[in-house]
Amino acid sequence: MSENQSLSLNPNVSVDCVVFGFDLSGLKVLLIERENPDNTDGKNYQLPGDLIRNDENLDEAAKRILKELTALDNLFLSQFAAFGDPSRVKRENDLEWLRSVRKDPEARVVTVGYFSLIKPENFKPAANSFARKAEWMSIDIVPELAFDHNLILQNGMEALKLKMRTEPVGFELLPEKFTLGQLQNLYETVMGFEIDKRNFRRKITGMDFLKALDEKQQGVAHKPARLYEFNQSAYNHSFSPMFDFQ
Amino acid sequence: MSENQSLSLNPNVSVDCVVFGFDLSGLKVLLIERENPDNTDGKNYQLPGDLIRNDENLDEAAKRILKELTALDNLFLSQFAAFGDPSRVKRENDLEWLRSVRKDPEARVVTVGYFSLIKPENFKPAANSFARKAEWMSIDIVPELAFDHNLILQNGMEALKLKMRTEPVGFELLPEKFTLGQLQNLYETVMGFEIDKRNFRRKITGMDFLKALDEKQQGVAHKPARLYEFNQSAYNHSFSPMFDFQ
DNA sequence: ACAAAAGTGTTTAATATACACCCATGT
DNA sequence: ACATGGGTGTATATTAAACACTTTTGT
Repeated sequence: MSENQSLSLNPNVSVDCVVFGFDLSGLKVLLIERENPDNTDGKNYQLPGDLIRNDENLDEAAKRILKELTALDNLFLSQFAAFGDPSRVKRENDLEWLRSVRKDPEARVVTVGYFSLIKPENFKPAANSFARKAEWMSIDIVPELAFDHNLILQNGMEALKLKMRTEPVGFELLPEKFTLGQLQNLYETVMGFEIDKRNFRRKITGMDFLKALDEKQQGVAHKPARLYEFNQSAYNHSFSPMFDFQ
Repeated sequence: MSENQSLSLNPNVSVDCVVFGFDLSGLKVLLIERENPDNTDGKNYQLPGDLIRNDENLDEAAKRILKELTALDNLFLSQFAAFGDPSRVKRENDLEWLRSVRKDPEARVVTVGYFSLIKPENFKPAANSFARKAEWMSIDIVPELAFDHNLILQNGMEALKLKMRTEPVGFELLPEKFTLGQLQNLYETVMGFEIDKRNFRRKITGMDFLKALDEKQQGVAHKPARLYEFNQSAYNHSFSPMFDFQ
């Protein structure tokens, strides 16, 4: 191997990103619509990902992939697992796709899974034409994906749940200013169970990193809710389940 | 790439194992003593690890590495992170060592970290001459290790703590039959703080997977303690911090 | 007799849970 | 006026925490 290998893609290691978004209609994941080589069946989706470059580390690879896709920097990013089954590629159309984009399409690839959180206000796929065709897909109607991406997504989802129980990362999925209702809604959606409104508010407002603003919602057909901000600096890291409802 | 690649080691992906053990003198990690090519300084340690084979998945690679080292099957094993800094190899003696054992010593390697738990009764390095020189090292006197292995060890340690707070895996570090005192000792050691004896016993015995035996310690210079067994089948998986003391 | 760890309950504090009505806004 | 989500407090149950003495064995 030589110096100029460092400028190339490593044939054996990739990074795949499970990018979560959240809005009124629920939890979303960002999928890439792949051109189906044989065009036999309908749309063909995969997680955004790429081989790593030999001069970047894994986090940098994930950031690069996300930047190319969304043009955003400084997204929340967390590595959750590596996937290395030799038969990760077993469908014929996956293999065909690899042949169309990879220098070494038969190479065995181990992939490292990251999940990322995006504020919906910051990325609307339709408005971004420079990227590959990206699409927000509701988490509960995700179809069969390429390779082992359904497995990666499932693991990413578990990682998100765990993270949200132990660290205040949910804010990364909400607008800069949000209501307690939106925050509760997010937790209920991700965790998959309902939370008592009064208990939720008591617990969450008791945490120092939530900053109440002197501002209210506007233009809603009900009593306007107070807006809050996440105060990163007030948060002191310490593992203990912070959001353990139920 | 061709068919016979599948019989070979993948040059770019390895697995490293943080193998924990526990006895009277505390928490241990299993280190490999590497022959120091330039013999300038003292002993040179690294975590057990190897490039993966192209026909095995990551778990299988970890199992193979552990089997070669300990001759044991069915060890507890948990993947915790991937490490892919391009400058993982930055010391000259690490590079020399790679040149002496690797087909492609300059290749960029991403490694996947696993931690494993061994009952001390099951593995005594001195008694195993077939393996590379392995040594139990007390966790708090681990010297500077090869590559980024100190980082991997540190991350493995955090992963163990997290696991022990949420699942009953501590039993994998204790003899088949153990006392509540040993169990508490283990938790105190790993977690790094003291636990009230009565509260600990109340909580732990309230869990269904702990089976009290009609048997006592023998030959101890104090009141002999009752022995317990871990009853795997009685344990129903459900994440919520099971061992959250302090 | 002494040393060493085992074993055992109660009180208090903190936290979690369950629960229902009025409020402010847009249509 | 009605529909919608916002906002609020209290009582009870559960869980966590603090705390000290007696027991059994080997030396």
